[in-house]
Amino acid sequence: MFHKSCILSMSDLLIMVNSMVKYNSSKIEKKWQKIWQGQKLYETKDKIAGKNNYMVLVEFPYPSGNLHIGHWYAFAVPDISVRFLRMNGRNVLYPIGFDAFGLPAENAAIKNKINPRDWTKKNIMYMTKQLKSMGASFDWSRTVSTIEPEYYKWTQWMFLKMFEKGLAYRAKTMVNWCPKDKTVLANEQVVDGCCERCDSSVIKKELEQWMFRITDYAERLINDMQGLNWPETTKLAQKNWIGRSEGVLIDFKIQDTGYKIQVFTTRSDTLFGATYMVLGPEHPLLKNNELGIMNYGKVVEYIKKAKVKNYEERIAEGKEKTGVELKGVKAINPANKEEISVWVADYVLGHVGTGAIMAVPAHDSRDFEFAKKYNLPICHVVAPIFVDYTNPPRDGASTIKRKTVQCIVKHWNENKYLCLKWKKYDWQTFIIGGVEEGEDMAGAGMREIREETGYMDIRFVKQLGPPVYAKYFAAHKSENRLSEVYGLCFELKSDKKLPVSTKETETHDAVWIEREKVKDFVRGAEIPELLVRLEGKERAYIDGGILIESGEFSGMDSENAKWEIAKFVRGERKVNYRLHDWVISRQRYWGTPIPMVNCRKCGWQPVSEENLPVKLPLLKNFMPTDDGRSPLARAEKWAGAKCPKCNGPAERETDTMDTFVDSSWYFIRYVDPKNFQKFASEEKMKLWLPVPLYIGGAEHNTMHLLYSRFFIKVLYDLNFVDFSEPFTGRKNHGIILGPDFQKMSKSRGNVIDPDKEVVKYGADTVRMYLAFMGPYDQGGPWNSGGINGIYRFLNRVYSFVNYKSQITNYKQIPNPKPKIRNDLERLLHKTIKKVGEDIESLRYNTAISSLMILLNEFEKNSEKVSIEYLKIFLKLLAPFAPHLSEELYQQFFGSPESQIPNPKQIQNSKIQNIKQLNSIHFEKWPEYDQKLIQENIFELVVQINGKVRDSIEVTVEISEKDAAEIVLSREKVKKYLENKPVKKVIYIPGRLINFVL
RNA sequence: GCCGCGGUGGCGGAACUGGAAUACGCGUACGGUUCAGAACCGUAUGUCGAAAGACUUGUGGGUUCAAAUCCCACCCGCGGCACCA
Repeated sequence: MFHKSCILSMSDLLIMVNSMVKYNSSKIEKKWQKIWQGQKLYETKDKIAGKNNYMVLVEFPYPSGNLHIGHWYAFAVPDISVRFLRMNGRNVLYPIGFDAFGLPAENAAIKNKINPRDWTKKNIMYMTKQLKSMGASFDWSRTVSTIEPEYYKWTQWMFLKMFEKGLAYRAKTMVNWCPKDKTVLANEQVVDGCCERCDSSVIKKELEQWMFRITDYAERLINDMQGLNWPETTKLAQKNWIGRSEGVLIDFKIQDTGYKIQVFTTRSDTLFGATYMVLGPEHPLLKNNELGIMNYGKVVEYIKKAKVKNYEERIAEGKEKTGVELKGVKAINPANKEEISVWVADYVLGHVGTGAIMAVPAHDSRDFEFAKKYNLPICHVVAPIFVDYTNPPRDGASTIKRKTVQCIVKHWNENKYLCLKWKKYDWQTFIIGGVEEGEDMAGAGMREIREETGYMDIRFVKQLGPPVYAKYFAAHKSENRLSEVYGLCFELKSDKKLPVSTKETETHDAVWIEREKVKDFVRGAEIPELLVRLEGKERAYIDGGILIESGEFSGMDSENAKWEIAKFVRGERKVNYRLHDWVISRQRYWGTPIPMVNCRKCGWQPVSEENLPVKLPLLKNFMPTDDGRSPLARAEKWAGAKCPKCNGPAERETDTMDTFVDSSWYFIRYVDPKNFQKFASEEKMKLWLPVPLYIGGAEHNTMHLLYSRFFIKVLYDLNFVDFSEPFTGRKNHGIILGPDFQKMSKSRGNVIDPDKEVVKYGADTVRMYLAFMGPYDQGGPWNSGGINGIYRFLNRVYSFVNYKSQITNYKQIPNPKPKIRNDLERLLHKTIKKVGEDIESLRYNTAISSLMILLNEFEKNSEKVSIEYLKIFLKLLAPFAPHLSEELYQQFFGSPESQIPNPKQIQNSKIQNIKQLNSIHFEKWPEYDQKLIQENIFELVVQINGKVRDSIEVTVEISEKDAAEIVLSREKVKKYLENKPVKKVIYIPGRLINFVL
């Protein structure tokens, strides 16, 4: 598109001279960070006339003590969007804070023998310095830290509000207990049965805990996601986490007693196939031998063993199911009134459903496994249904039901099967046929085999299990068919044959197909299932289908049968959730104290509001205790309190809160961090909330994001906030891997230290490289060579702007508007459009690529580059490389009032004297000219038989006829046409013309 | 096992609603510059082939004038959930 200039001019030489000088990133970056801070450039006002407020939220870091490359990815890259939005006229708040309570501080403190508070505060100071080196436009005046009493006062206050509403309650529960950390873990913090932090195997323990009633909000947490601008994957993860399942509660009477066992099932359609029942070891009916279990001793022994089992043991056992039958106990299947056995087995979990199940081995793989092991009856009640996707049922055609047989006929001594090869269609089938009224199936099969192939020496072997259904379109009759198919096995004993009628031989031939090839060559959606049965590989069929052997419900489809059968046995419809209430108690020191007091007389009483915050006392010994009590219990003086109700002696709650409570509302505090009357003023919340864009890691899909949504819904219901969803927009970022494509870790030795990279290349290069690596939601491996490309690019920008400034005295040409609209200007405007659109969709990598293309063309056509072009270019670059673009912008285009001293002269004192900086970061984002972008000439691609053979420049308005005429006159095209007639011409205006020969 | 995401040069990755696959960057090679190296600049760079040309987006099939993109089956990688009744 552009012509290369081949003449080496004086100016080109100058470029070369300049390009040898690398820009001093460190000096420039430090200088501008100081100036921006001195000018309070990023301290965001609550209201600016004519500008809309917009908060870009990132997940506040845990102050581990050192910033890693992941922090840069999480904070420096979104800063691109922040700066872009700001230049687009929004009043953008980009807040930062610290999620500073939590276990690591305690562990580090124990190790280093210092107080967690001191350790944490030191880390916060150090990390603040590191964060500032990013040059991100954080508003440091609004910093929030969860360990400050002014902050956790409100965390405690919210707890009290939830307690008042009955949403915070105390209950005995089986909790996940980490024996090493000596604390309770949320389900979410248990990974593969091990503690998320220390990897020791988690055991179950019964403890009294404070809990939040998050299950009350399950339904709203699912439904309210609909309107959120979130990644679908995140929504799905939450949905699966909440795990809503609709089912039925069904009572099973126990024979000869007044007792009954209630089960929850989502598959009431399989009730006729329930051939036994299982109680979980925790089931209350097992506690005392109320049922009169004859082998109660054995049962108790089993229960004891099951409770001790932890995750590792269960893995070691290969998850093989175990159980004990309750001898002398029989239940009645309410559907068919049959007597069935009752078992106790630990594959049934106490906390799921009712803690007891009806077992349907034919249609549940776990029950199947158990039934096989203990020889329990298996009764099929759902027949599979297969749809032939190559020949699916058609809308509008009538559906005909028929009973058919699939005859699987084995050769007398070879491993091959008799099939029909159809003449009209290109396929083979087994011998299939309809079963006539009153005819027996084996007989029907034999008749079909004889009629269609002539073979007569046939032995019927067996029927392959219950029927299956096949749905397909029968083309020859123009009807949809629903066939009830019985797989029948036959064996031919000899090749004795009768003649076959011509009617049959006209349509098909008999052929033999080897066993291995049957799967690939025999047609029919139900064939794979029949072959599995032929092999004798039995398994549970867990999908829906058509009911069989289910009394009056036989023939019904699973979905309808579910509710019909439920009605029949008077089952109660119920919704069940996987989600459980949120246990927030932690037996640790370094957390927000739970503001409750236990009075011997009045029980648990809330601390009154005016006594908040309940401050975390300084403690010398914060080692965890072995008895499960919090280290805070050692602070006897602190723990002793007066009952808020009767003033009598009482004890404080010594547990602290899960840190997910702290982080459930931190973003609200950003809007009003110094408010001592409220957690935030209503006015300010109205100005900033809910958060329109929250950028963070996918690891928070199910924990932090869900908890925070729950919290905000509670606050909304209590009328404390006027929004019911905290984050209307959410984007996930990927993970930066080491150069070896592995997760970065000290033990692997593949950790990239951002501080070192900044020293080497500068913050601009590091943040821009991170943005350039790939799509932001994808992350990817750090490539030590790749960062050089960005470094070179920024150096070329520096050199190019310097070079242009040396040959042109820009300041004397006031705003020269270029008159010639050339290709370069067109590219410039296209780039403005692309960079803007790409930033908006977080596709920073392609935005940077288009900036590179623009610079390449600038260099090739440097004489056409005007001052306006350069200014625009710097503005486009500004979000990505904020320091360099500010430096160049001020140096060459800054107004006299905002002139910044030369970098060489800059000193702290001088920075203070700068009156007002017209920062590039508050300039208006360039606009593009839509008309200019629209090309009037394009490359028409010429295809012959779909292959590209030529291309011609033509005007946009060209008609198909004109285009074809021009194209057909080209020699190149003629050559490929070879005088053959053109069958068809496909013309896509603005793109291509395709000649089909 | 279930759910989700992905698989494109030597590498990171581009490619709109199906319409020129491999943009941009890295790397490599050669050339320039240099006493020399680094840095920098230029040219080339999917594979096979001397060339014409043919082939090429995990594999196999399908739909279409046209498929990285849509459909089906399978393989591999990553992430989440996991005896959830």
